[in-house]
Amino acid sequence: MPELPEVETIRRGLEELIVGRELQAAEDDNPHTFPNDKQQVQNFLLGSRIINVERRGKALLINLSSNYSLLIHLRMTGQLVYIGLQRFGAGHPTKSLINALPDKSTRVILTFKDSSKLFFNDQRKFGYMKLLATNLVEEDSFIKKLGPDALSKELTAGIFIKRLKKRKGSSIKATILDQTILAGIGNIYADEGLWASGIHPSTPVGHLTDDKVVKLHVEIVRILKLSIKLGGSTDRNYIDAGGREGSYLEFAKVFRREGQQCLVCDNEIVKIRVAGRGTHVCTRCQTIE
DNA sequence: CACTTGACCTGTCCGC
DNA sequence: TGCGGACAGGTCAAGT
Repeated sequence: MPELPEVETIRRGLEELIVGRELQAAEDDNPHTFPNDKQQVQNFLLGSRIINVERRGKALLINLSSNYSLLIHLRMTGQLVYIGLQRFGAGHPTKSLINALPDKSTRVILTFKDSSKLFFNDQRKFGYMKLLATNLVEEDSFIKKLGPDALSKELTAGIFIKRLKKRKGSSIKATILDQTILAGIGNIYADEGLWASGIHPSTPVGHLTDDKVVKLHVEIVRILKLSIKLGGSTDRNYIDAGGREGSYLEFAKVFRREGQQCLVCDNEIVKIRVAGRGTHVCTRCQTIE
């Protein structure tokens, strides 16, 4: 469930908390979660320092002084939580969280030389963390297929229209969820963006006017930026690198609001299925063209 | 080729 | 209270 705003919030937290620290130990419980062998970990992870933390769509890249990088995808239930020493104050994990980790969802523990730790927790084990040479990151099978990041400057309205039109027969919701078209949108922000643009999620892309598509682009960018300001959305188990929840869902217009009234027209928000996902829609404000 | 569906997992919630 | 089943949704492989 971590989508662009949640992953960006984690990235900013890690940038603040782990840059410059030296890795001393790594333990993992599952070869799917962390496929690298002991020799690679010894040679390229341990003893290296954190240079910076980047984001590509919903994926994170932790770049290391060894010229290797950790590519991390949290998929649905992944968390990255940093726990340092005496960090019990505002903006840091609560004492109860510190005492709770590791727990049974903990897949990888990275320990720094100062004995602070980064926990990679993932209840459903869909996520992964892998070590690869920094100069080969762009060749990675996931990274190389990604479309432009939803918040990148290069994704102009014109390019947004052009890229969406590659999928003119499929629904607009399936299309904006496709990470090869643009990177970063997931189920929450797809529903929110489509409501804000007055577009029914089932509308075939080919039926939308260019004006509607431009409106959608503007709304997606606005909503993603707003959510980053609010620390993202905590639907079930998302927390950031400091253990904090995000508050975007308090301001959501349709997501998880089925059975409640539309904030514009008072019509009841309904939950339907589009592109295989639970989809929240106001059928009065959002029409199929 | 364009597009859709099911598998991967585990925890939670709902109805009986 | 316990239990089976539906559901949650990011990505990829397999299917239509």
